[in-house]
Amino acid sequence: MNLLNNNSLEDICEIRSVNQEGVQAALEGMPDNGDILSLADTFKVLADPTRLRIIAALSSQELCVCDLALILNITGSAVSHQLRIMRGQRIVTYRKEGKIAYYTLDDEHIEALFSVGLKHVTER
Amino acid sequence: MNLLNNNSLEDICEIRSVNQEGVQAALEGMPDNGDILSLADTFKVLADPTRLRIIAALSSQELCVCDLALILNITGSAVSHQLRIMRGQRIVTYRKEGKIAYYTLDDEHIEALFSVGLKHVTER
DNA sequence: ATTGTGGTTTCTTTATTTATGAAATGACTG
DNA sequence: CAGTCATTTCATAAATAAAGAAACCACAAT
Repeated sequence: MNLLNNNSLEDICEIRSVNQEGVQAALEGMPDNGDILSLADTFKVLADPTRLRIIAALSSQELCVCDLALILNITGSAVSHQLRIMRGQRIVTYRKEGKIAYYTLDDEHIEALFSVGLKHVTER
Repeated sequence: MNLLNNNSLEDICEIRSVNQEGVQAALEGMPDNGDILSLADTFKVLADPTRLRIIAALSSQELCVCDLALILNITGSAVSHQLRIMRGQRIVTYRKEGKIAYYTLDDEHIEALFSVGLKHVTER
């Protein structure tokens, strides 16, 4: 960080506003900062091909770690790494039956994000 | 990379399937690989607080770079950097009026992703 | 109790990524 | 030409992140 260049309000506030009302409205409508950070974390989890393939695989059924590893052609450890990250943002949940863990998508939001996103990239 | 450990199909294929039909279904339903990569890139763009604030600011109105800089309290250059990334994944578009560029969200998918995502992190 | 198996976790390394500032450049206006 | 909004190139410093190895946990069966 550059301690000599004391960049703060003085500098920023010299910027002229083109549309002051718009600026005001945007500032008032801005979501809570914590929510913005959480949302970024959620999207971060979705921003990986392996995890997206996990979501695709789980979008119509529950699957165990072992079968996910088969589908993705990666090790069980790697799958477990990713699932842990996904659990952290409530992308997936699981139920345990004996020693087998069956994973599913956590809620309908996840399917919506996946399908809307896929529509965005495939359309046009 | 470990060249001695020639890890490939031989190893992977020894994994036993718990639910063979489920594996088959998942493999058949798996989206195109290119689409998965694009989708990951799109979510990557959404996975940043600054860019999410830009989306929030633009969610009800168009704004110029200058006013976005004011709202976010960062330099015009930094805003421009982010907008370029966002244009790259068709998150935003702009129209030019004289020397001023007015940005808007590219399509309804973006607002949907933002609002569903926000719902996911704020609910519960 | 011991063995085997599905799953998780810790630790580590390597690589990649990324945000942003500075400064040059463009484009338009008066 | 001078001034302003915006973009871009270049560079750096910092953060992140994916995944293997190996240890470990829980459960089931022998």
